[in-house]
Amino acid sequence: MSNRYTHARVQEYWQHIWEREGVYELSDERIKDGPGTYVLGMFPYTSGSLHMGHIRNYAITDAIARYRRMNGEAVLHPMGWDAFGLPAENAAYDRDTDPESWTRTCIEQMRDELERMGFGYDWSREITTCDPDYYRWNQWLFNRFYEDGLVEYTGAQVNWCPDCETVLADAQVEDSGEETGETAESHASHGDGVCWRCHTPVQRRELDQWFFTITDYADELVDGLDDLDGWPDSIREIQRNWIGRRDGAEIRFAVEDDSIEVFTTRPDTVFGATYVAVAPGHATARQAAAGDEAVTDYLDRAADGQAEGMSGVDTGLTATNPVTGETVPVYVAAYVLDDVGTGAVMGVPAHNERDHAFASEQGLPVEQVLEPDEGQADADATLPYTGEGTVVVDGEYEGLTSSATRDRLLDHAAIEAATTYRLRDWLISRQRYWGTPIPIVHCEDCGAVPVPDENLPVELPEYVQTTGNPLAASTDFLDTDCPDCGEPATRETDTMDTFVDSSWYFLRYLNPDLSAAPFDSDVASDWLPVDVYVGGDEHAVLHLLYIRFLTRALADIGLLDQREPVERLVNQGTVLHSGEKMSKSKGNDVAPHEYGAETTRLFALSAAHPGQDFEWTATDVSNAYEFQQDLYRMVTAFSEDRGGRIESEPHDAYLEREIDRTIAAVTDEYERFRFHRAITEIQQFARLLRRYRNNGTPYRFAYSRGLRVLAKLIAPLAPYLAEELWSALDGEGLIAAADWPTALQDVPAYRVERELVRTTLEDVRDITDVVDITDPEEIELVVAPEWSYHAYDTARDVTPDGSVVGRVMDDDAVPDTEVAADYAVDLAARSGGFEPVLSPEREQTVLEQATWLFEDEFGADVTVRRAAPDGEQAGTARPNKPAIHIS
RNA sequence: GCGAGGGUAGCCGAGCCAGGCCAAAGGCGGUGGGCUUAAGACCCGCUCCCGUAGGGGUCCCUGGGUUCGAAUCCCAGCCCUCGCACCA
Repeated sequence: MSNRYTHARVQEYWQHIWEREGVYELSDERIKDGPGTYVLGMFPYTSGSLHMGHIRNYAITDAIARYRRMNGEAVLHPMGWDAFGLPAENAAYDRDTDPESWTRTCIEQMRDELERMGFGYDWSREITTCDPDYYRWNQWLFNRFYEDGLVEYTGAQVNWCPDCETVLADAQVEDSGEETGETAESHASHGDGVCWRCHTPVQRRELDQWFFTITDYADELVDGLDDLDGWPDSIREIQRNWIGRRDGAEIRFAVEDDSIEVFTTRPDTVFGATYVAVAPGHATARQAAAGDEAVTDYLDRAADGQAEGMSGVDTGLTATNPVTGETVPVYVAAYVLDDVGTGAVMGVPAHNERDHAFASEQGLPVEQVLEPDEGQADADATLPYTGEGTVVVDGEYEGLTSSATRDRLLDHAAIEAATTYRLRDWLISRQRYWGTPIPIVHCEDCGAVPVPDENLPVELPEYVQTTGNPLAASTDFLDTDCPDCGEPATRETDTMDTFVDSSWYFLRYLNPDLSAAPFDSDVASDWLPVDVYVGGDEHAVLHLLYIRFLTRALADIGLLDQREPVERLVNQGTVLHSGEKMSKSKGNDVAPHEYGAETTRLFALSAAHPGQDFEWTATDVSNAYEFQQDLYRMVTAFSEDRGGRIESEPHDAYLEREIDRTIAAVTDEYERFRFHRAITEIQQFARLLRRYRNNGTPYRFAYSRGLRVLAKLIAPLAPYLAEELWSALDGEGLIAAADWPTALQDVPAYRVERELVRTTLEDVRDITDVVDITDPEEIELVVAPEWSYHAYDTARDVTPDGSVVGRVMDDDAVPDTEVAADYAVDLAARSGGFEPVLSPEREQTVLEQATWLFEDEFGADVTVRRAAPDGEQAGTARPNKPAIHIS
């Protein structure tokens, strides 16, 4: 048992030391001194236990933070708790406790688990969103936004989850996932979404609600995506789609004494409008319904979700096309949606698929007004033609291209450039207890009045079990005086969406105890953007859009200089088990500690690069476990024995070069966050060290350096193990605070050297195999003659159309022999494929240093020598490819 | 339908941005051998085809193209994954 490494046996010790030394902490002074490296993982919700997704996420951030720290950077790597939210209320209800106690218990558990995993956080900066000291700043920011016109209070049709008993933001409504399939009629009810949390079908309700006007930033949010090079394309694309900006025009059609505004991205097709259609919820539809039974019926059917496909009803109204002056009928049609554009369209059956379908269904005329551009589709293919073209109607626009027409039409009095967005304002009201109270007082005379800053925080009342909202049940909370007129008034009982809490938490970490402001603007402007943020892509349009919005909003009220919160975003992939996403609800989850905490994190990092999904397999986990044991055994064996040569031998140089090469390779992989590649390199290196060790008495300097490098390279990935190795090797201080290793020699040249050894070994294997030499006695490696290197260099320098053979043979250093001539012909045939080669001296040295590998593998004596100058004995020797004689 | 990202040997996956060092890393699985009383662990090979001296053939979804040279660059197509979608 003694030479087995068990992290559980040492974790407490190292945790204690780390804490005592404060290795993961940054002082406030250091923070104030200016930007270091800010590494952030997703804000954990306080569910009470870590799942594999957390482990993976935090293993990645921890590796990055540790690596950067070892490179001498001041790394801010904080942790805190997204502590408000509905599940705590449900848990409290089920367990007959209150959300706060429940949440605090969960936090204790989770902090403990995180520490056990060996994650190095600056716990001095821990924040908890359900602390009044935190959420008061939500309220304070609400007030600032209120002053700045970013807060709206309006009655709205909102998403209501009957199970959660609260409203949901649009982004929190998911597709039901029920395939509508071939029965294309089911779109009728539009909005058959489900709650993102409990998957209960969402209902619609009309409520007075609080909003942040994120749509004010729609343009900037979508434009900013172009410059977010550090973000994955997929996330940028998702945000682009979600914001859904469409440029077009609004066109006013006169209807009786009134008018209908239609939005279109193709105003150039206005000449072909043969009808106007409005959504069932459009004002014109309601007016038309008065006294018209057919329209009333249709609206009823639409309300029940029964109006399907291309159904519609003629209102009897006519609309005048402002450009052509023609009058066209006005329809109510279910395919026109209330919340898209203006809720009304001009029907151009000749140039729009849906309009064409509707016109066919309703027997409306189709008028072609655009001639397809040359080369576009077959000229008179069947309509609708939806591409660009040339206007073919008589009049001032005739002959203009689509885009010229669009420009010209903007001069028309009834047409205005317009842009629509899919993005809606952020509904932040929640009818729940466990959140930040919205700091508003409702006064009969003064209306909704913000609570003055000096009266913040508005604290949550004590929790009571009730079927409704506990805030509304507490008269102590509810009853207050109007801040404006002093008359009795009542408090707002809605709390804020918890995404408000997590929209600026990364700023609070910089000064978690600041009592005068949510964060220090100067410090925050210095430290932002966050250098690396790691999180799952499930928050692409929630959290990750909100932080971009909030950051801009904060900049605009003068609290921040930065407008983007995150420089580089890494989306970690999913951990699969039996082909499915690992999750408790599927029953295929593996608890993080089941296989040992450090093994689990090491496995998670070794299995794939951060962005990639990977499968949890027992074999791969056990490989990660064995890998730890290997390293531990190697180091303890060395530290117990401490022997070794003092004098170096030629083959030690081989090891020293490999140490340098490994450092370079692993460093490169760390820079790219490719931890699985780093581990592969480290494993190969460890194997080489073992082999070297087994080959004879190691040179103490090189071997111990190799082991120390090994410990350092693994330190960001397996911190407990690394500390154990480091102390066994008598390393100075803590490895967590040690310097990243550097190569002693120039590394780039190694690649060629390494290839030389590798291919030569392969060649020997090949020969013994093909010729069936089972037990070679002697292997002779003959480095090519000097002249062949000259010839090689000469050939490489010849311009593409020059005569290679001539130039090579003209070289004085190249002898006038048949062998040389053949080689020149060879070189000529290469035309360009000249990989770098070593000098003959270097080649010989490298091979000599590697002879132990040949001896070890083939059990033969090995000699290395240079070919005689005339080259006659060189045989097949070429630069980078020694002749091989086996006997 | 629109948009994004992909298709690499039995499997998982590097490589592709910056073409030549690519028959193509590493792991898994399979297989031969070493160590061992044995198992496990560990170590060294092999794992597209042919080959009695390091060679030859075919290969990175398919088909074209650029280039002295393509897994890598360009074009077209097929397939997969994801996002959006009666979106005007």
